Amino acid sequence: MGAGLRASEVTLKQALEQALQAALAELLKDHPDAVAPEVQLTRPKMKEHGDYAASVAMPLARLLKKSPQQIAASILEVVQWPDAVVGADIAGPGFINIRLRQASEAEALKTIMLAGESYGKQVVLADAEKVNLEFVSANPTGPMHVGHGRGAVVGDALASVLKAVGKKVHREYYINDAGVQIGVLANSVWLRMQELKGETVVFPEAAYPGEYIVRIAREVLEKHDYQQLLAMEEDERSGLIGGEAIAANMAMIRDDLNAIGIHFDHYFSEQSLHASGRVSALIDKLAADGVVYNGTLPPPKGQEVEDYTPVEQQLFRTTDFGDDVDRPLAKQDGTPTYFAADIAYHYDKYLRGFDRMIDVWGADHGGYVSRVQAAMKALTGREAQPDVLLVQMVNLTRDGKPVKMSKRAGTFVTLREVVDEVGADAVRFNFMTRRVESQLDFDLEAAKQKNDENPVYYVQYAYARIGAILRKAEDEGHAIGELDDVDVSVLTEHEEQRLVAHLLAYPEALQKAADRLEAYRVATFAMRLAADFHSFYHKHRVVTDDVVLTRARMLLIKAVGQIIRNALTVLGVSTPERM
RNA sequence: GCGCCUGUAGCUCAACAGGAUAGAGCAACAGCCUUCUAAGCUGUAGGUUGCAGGUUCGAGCCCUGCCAGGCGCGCCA
Repeated sequence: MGAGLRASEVTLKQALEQALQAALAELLKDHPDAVAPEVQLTRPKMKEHGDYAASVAMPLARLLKKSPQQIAASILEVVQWPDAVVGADIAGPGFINIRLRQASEAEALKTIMLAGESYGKQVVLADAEKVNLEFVSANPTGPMHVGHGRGAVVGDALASVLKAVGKKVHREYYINDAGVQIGVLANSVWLRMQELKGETVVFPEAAYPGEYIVRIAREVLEKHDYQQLLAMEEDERSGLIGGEAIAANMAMIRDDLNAIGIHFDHYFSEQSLHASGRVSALIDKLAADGVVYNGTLPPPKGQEVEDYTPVEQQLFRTTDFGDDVDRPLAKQDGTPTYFAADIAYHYDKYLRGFDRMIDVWGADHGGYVSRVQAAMKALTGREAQPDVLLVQMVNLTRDGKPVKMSKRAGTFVTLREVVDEVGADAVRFNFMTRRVESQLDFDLEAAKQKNDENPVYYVQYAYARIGAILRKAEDEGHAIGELDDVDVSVLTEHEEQRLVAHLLAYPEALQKAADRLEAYRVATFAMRLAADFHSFYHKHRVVTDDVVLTRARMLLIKAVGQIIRNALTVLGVSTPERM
């Protein structure tokens, strides 16, 4: 702040905060050891408490050995307010309530319109922080389910939020195309192929049962000669079919992601890590660093493991870096564990020059966080990296009754089914209205209905309604015209000032969402703004005989529409002009 | 047993880094369309913020201990 900004870029709120900060410095000059608390103005909930409120006097009470009211009074004696302030008084336990000249903030509507879709956003500078945001990363063994969808939507919106505040964001999908699951996948397809060829086959419990497996089997049969496959060594055949199945599943996953408007910068293959030797190289590096040893882990606590046999393994001393127990890098058969590949993957991100990593995982991977962070600390020295967002479960219901889902049993509802039925906007917005820490109830029947159960329509309706009003106004010959000529001082109604205040809070809301990795804040912001607009709409008319007022209100609602659009765009939700 | 997450109105969730009288939607009840989109608005009712302590000017938020639910806890991913 400060030096580089032109005067016009300092918001009124910032000017007020600076005035108070200066007053505090003046007040505290006799206390060289005292640190002045940072002034952060808030919007009081009740209008009797003014337009802005500051609580700075309270925390100083102890230090100055005076009552907060006395301190607030001292602040008010020395503070030099900007012109827009018409009064300030002390209330409650020591709040300073600031009252502004009516409509004094409305000039900012012009700033909003000039900035347009970039209002609230920051420019991405050349030296901006480079963020790698990994999300979805659903196994390529079948379609994505609804839980994946939540992670997908949250990750994608967070990426947009971070980009909006000036980060360089890289969206990445980690394909777990290695490991025993791929063998199971290949075998499942192979069994279906044999079945399609008229063989009688027995499907083991471990095989994937879904209909998509049959489809893949059919495709593989079209591309490859059955007799040749039959003649192959099992490993070779499994590798070939597995490759085909992964490709088919990833094509399906990409298509499904596309259906909710999610696009990745990079799909990163786990197999490529193994093939290029990066996993074994990483293990060598760890060994050279002296954090690997051969040892035996204690049996797991709290769950019955009947056939537990202690086995000596190659272990990573993650306990030196904050983990609970040391973690195996190699399985009994000598192949690397998933963990080994995963830290090779995260280390690869580091080597690619990312300043920060953020992973969006399902809550069932919660126990995995400490070991990956420990590994990254050992490898890079960075603390608490990656940042991990654990997205809690989606409880899927149909007419209020839980839908039991199992990939094994083939009874899961795919994300695609839900998107096709409900629509991408409704899915995205619904998944964004809650904090990731909360479990999410999602009812298929309720979500299918286009009624007020879907908050997305509430916000979109406000936008469409604004469009209708502006069209009507223009039909009747009104126009906003030159911004400089619009007299916004007539916007003195309570609902109008509320809307202005709300719009001005958008950049901060966006910044806070980014700082706290909480994209849902943008959704709740949009809902509250829409609510304020609907209230305004029912109390006041935009198109009136008063030309000056009509112009000002047109500008007001156009700015509201702009911010609703900006917010929904960040969330990946559309803004239809008519509904 | 241990770790992480959660517990707020009948239901689903908010509460802006500890601030003033805890707010919305749904469900219930009562109103509002000859006037810019009723997918909307206004009002009524609904609360010991799981329980018990603690920290301080002030706690839904921080600390401790319980209670309840979810997720996880060797060589699956």
